Amino acid sequence: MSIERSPEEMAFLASYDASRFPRPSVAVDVALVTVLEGRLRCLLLPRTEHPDKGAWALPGTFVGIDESLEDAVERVLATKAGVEDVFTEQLFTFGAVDRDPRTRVIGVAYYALVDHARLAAAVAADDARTLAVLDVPWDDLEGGPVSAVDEQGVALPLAFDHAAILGVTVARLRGKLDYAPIGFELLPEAFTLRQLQTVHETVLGHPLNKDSFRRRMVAGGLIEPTGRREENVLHRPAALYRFTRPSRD
Amino acid sequence: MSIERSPEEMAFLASYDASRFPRPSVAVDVALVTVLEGRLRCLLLPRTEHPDKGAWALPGTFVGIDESLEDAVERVLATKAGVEDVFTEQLFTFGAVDRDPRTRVIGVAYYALVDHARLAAAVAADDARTLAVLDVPWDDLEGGPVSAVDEQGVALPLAFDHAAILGVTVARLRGKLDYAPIGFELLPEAFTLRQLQTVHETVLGHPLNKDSFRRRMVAGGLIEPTGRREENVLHRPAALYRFTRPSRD
DNA sequence: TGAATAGTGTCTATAAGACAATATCCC
DNA sequence: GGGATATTGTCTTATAGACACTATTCA
Repeated sequence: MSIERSPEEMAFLASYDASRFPRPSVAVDVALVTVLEGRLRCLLLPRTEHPDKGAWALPGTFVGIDESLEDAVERVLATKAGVEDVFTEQLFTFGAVDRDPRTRVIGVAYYALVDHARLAAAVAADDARTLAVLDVPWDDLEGGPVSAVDEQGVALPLAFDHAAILGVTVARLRGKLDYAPIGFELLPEAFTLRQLQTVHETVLGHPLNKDSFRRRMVAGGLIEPTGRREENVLHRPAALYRFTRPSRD
Repeated sequence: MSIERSPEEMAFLASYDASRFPRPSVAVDVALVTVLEGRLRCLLLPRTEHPDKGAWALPGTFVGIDESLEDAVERVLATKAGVEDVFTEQLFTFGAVDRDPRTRVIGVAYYALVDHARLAAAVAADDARTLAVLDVPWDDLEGGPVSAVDEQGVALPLAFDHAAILGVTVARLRGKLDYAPIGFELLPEAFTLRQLQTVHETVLGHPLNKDSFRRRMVAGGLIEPTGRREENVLHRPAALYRFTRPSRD
């Protein structure tokens, strides 16, 4: 807005009483996702307090009155999830009146993508953190809630509307994978085309044609060979590529 | 969440004090968009009060403490924009700390699509409402703020971060047009393929190949012939199609 | 009949899927 | 050498763009 503020407007702003109307709380919740062993996974924390004590929840926090949404996301990722400098994107804002039984909470959901090695390290550093497997009961972009299970396939009940948040996350990832550079965010710095294809197949939930996948990726101009190759594999080693990051942020 | 609430949890909830922390206000802003004469347009209202008095704003309102986001959008569309039963979709949530000079306001932006006849009627019914032309200074999905001008091309200064909201709206529309049934929402019940192509070209900001556009639309299965044709045109009348709405909502 | 746009048919270029052949590593 | 996967090359098929041609309305 380029209009100058007049003295009259400055006076109006100084006398504005923001407390005249009841206001909701605003929170951010973050689905921190990775791919490991051909399964989509996300970080969950146990709820140790009411409400939904005993259930599993995405890392989240209330947004400070002088804190931007992105700052709140960064804070919750650092303090509750144990990761920094990861790719994040706003997902959707959940505003149902009864989504939190304590009080009215508007929830701004974000997703974050990280390679499995970094997430595994964060999980190992804190017993509370669990790396859950996502069980997606629908195809393509159909949508709907997504449930979480542990390594043995035992369901981990999700708190609040977090199953819906995970559902929107998976649908968004599937929708963006084809045209946005997000597959790379789920892999380490250097990766093989086969690893990248596995990531895509895991996110999409169905196998891809190998030849056409390779052609698309190589022709797409988003990756470049590092000149190095895999080592210590019991077959012909694949070339290692890196994401030609067009500068993040 | 399927876990039963225990008596202990019920007691916790009853004693929960939501006022312990300062909370932001939450508002919805709606970009109500249409296509007319090959230009993207949106509804703007003049700001008659501080802040940004004299600038132009998207219809918006604070969200009631017992009102869902969607209900607030419906309310603002009915009361401020004068339209009901239109296609709406959540766009993005703007959370910069200083985006409103009065107080901290988290803004959940929505866009709404409507055919030009309905929007023209709403504008004609209330002098305050203006149908502004959107001036998009970038190509494809590049993004960035979008400005508004009147019929003569004179700039209409936008309040708050509404130029950014319109920018995200246009980028979203361009991104979704190819795979989501949104072009139809900008046209009346029955339309010709040429009208649909013009809508697509206007949203995308560049011309499309006629043959391939027709093939895609007819093959896509989202439209069906009504059996009727244009009337009173000075050339061969085109067949009228309708959107085979797979049920809205 | 002429102006103007709708609609059809055909050819070409490009991208995707299928599949065979060869390359390169570790054991 | 044998096992396993990477990588290249070729053929086939589907789709998009280009363009010529026919159709139908009103003035």
